[in-house]
Amino acid sequence: MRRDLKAARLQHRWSQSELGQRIGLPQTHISGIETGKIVPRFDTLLELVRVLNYDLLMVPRRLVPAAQALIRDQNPDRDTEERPLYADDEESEGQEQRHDER
Amino acid sequence: MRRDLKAARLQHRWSQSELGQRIGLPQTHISGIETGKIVPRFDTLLELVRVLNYDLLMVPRRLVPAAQALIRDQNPDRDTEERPLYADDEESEGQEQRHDER
DNA sequence: ACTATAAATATGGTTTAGCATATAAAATAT
DNA sequence: ATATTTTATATGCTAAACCATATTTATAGT
Repeated sequence: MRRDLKAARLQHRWSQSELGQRIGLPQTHISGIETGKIVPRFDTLLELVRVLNYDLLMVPRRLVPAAQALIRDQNPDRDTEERPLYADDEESEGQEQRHDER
Repeated sequence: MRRDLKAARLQHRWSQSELGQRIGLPQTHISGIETGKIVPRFDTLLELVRVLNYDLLMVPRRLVPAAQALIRDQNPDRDTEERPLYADDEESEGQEQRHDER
């Protein structure tokens, strides 16, 4: 799950600080969560997930594969994933508002 | 979410103690969670959800309705929900193994 | 009514999430 | 190379999750 969180954050091209600011968490905390050194409370994780345009669903184990399949092929599968932050593109990312302030 | 948790527990016809024992939580804690007086850690909630034969999925907000629909109509919608514990039926409930021990 | 079980509340103690700040290490940009 | 940004680590503090136990209140069965 930390994996997905980080992936989602990178999709948005947000730094840990940027993500943290949006829900009032210090960068150090985001780091702790992503590296697995901290297990967040459920409400904290929910906030994180939601600001990243995701949500948490409680789904019957039986239906998990179907649900995952739905997600897989209904999703554009943004290539973003592992590009370095601030790579050399200027094309809008759709969901994206801005890149960063510095 | 507490709602769903409790509903799932009732589907299994488990008391709070019973549910608690299966993952090593005291009854008092389950109660606190169900009444919203306690926000569980994420790992705790995951254990709860999983022992109840559910799982947590991180799904893109866009696809939440579709996922919910999938769950709704792929699911037998066990009538159980709000019957009092130990109601007068002896018909097997499929998922069910036993009632309780004391 | 009474009995038994389930659920909620209370007290006290331990662990850890979460906050703030500082700093070090790693990655990126110029 | 070197400056900048991002990420990870460390320390001290507070709030709350979590544990154990006891008790009360509510619900269900007889």
